[in-house]
Amino acid sequence: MKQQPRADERRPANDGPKAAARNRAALVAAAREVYAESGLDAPLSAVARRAGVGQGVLYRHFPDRAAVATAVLEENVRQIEQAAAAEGATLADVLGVMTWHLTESAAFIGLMHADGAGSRSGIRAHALALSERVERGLRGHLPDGYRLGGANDLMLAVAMVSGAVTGPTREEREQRALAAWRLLGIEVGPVRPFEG
Amino acid sequence: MKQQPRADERRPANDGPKAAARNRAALVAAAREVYAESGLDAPLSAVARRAGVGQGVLYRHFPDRAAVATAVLEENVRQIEQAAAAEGATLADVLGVMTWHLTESAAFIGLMHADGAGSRSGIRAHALALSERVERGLRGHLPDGYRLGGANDLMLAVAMVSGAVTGPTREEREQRALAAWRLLGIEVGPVRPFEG
Amino acid sequence: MKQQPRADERRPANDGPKAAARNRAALVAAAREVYAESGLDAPLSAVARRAGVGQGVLYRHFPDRAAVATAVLEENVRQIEQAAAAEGATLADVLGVMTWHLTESAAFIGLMHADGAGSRSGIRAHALALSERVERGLRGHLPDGYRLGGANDLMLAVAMVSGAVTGPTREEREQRALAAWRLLGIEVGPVRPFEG
Amino acid sequence: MKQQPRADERRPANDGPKAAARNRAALVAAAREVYAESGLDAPLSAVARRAGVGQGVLYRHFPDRAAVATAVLEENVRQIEQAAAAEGATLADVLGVMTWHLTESAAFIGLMHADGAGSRSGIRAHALALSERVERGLRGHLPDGYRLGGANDLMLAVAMVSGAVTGPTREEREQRALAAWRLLGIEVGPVRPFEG
DNA sequence: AATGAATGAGGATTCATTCAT
DNA sequence: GATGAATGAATCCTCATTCAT
Repeated sequence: MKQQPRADERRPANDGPKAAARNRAALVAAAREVYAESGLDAPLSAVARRAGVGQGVLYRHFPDRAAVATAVLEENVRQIEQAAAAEGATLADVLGVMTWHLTESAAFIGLMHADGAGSRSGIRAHALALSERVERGLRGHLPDGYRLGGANDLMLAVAMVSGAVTGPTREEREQRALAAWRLLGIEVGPVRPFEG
Repeated sequence: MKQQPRADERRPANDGPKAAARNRAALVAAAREVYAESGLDAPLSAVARRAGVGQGVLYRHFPDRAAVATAVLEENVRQIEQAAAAEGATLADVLGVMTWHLTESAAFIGLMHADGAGSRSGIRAHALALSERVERGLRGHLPDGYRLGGANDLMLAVAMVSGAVTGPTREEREQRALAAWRLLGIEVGPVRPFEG
Repeated sequence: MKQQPRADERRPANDGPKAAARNRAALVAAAREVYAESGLDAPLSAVARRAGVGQGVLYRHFPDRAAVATAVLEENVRQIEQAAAAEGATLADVLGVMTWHLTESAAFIGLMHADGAGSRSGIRAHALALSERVERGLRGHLPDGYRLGGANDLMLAVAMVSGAVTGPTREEREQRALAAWRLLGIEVGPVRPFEG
Repeated sequence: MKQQPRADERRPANDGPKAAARNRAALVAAAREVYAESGLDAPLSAVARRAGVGQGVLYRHFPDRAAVATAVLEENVRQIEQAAAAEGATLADVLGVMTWHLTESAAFIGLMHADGAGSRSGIRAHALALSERVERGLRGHLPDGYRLGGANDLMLAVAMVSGAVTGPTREEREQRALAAWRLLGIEVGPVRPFEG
């Protein structure tokens, strides 16, 4: 016999299925915070704890560590896609939104230069798919005749900027990002999240 | 009663002080390889094993995992300093050496944008000192009137380039690094290690 | 940073490498006991605890759960091989030793009818090899003209007897085993461990 | 304020009491399959999933994992009782039915030598009661003057045969069972389920 | 000065069981 | 009556670090 939860002892609340969606959102939010503080390799238990749920809930919603990370990034990427799809958006606007996410989310920075060896987070596969979505979003906005010197140079520039984004405070990261774009001679719109 | 060393009693080799230096070097070399293959989070036991020494030796030479990483980087940094100090070296030459290390060593890439959050390797503190040494090495070679737009922009550029350096093969990493320098309009000399 | 054993806190004794062999033996003995009480699926932590060592020691000596079980069975099997190899041993003698192990070791019973599905212990592969060694040991002792009705019937009989061996006490198990052999019309020597 | 059931609001089907019996049967059938594939230690969630019901339903019908296993075995046992009670049934016939269940159901094999130690499934108690029912069923068919050498030898023989029943395929298991009966000199009727 | 065993905390993952809906 | 989410204990396994020899 393996598990014998004491039946008589006080169980914490179980808000029932209604909580499911709320919990999932809480987990993603918690993961974002934890990642910002401790990096993509942070223990999943920390994420669950911060979300205020048991570990099992995390595993119910996400099969593995990569799925958690992907869920966090998914939100970043979607905003960029939306910014790219918005009426009258310019490349600068989209880059602004992207820069905002870069300054906001350590995980997103990681995504944008998607290491190689090492990170045990095993997102590589998903990362590729996600960064392609970003690329598609950006590519549509290269103005006529706009050259960055080659087909892949836009993403190279993105990687470079994300390499530049270091620093403990959001402000510092934003400044560095902007300086980096300046160095590349690329104009960036207002740095902010996409709001419909 | 002290025990007489007997030849037939299998005791691990103890080559005396001479071995100490050799071991240290072996550990650093092993660490470099292991880091390249498995990232900075690789188990120290793997480093010791690859170096062909016991774990204790590792701890004799390095107080903790940060010290190991630092020692690896130390070698990279020293080469850059030497390149910078060499007779007649130009900025491009130094950057070439640096780029070589960037393409060679995953750990060094990490150093150059020294995340802040995340890496459990706890090098933060050391990293700062090391990257300042790199900076000093480079700064001395800014030709008269050479402006990168501001005091810190050189290191920003370095961070940007290291952000660009991704890819599974050395060749790919070198190409990306060179493309990144090109995008920044900065000339780079031959990409190679410093050789006195 | 993942692990931070409190350096200042009292560490339990570390008897050094000398303890290694002792520990391994303790682990095998503990495993045998634990298996007898709780079956082959018992938690490895229970084995380590009973052996009085940390979990890590267990994993140092045995790569996985199957290795532990194999080590336990190995001893049983070796005794049977020795009994079979002994001067002047008859089939009955060897079966006596085997029966002793059958009554003694729950794990060994399991080996002899090597389930199929289910047991998470994952010994299947090793079990096969081990039970073949038993078979070889026995086969050499089939007296001339002795027929059990077919090539595999000896092992079938063994499996049948081990199926019969149930019961909480050693005595009861021995009685059932002997009754089973009787039912099969096979003579068995004294039930006891092999002693050189 | 009570909520009116509305057709469009997705609520899980609730087919009323009629479904209860159907669900119970589905659970037992599912458990039998799952046990066959993954052993008695298979997660209950797998059983519920395979039965196409929620976990709660499983717990409504069975207080714990032992109850599930017992229910599965109950069906096996009942068939044997029925075979024993049938008009004109001989011992061989009943043994045939029993052998069929032995080859069919891993769980039933386990029942018949009811380990004692080990199985975390905690059926021990129930198992005893069930195997007594089997015994009663068989005992009534011992033909006059039929001796197996002692009061308990019939069940011993059954245990022996079930010990012999191993192998991945049904066919192999049946062959081994028949060979075992032959070795014991006991005649067995056609191996098949009982059909009224 | 080296070896390599031991410790044990920490993180991942899996289920048994409960319970809001 | 059914659903399926939530809880959290238990187990597995991996290392960082210490220490007897």
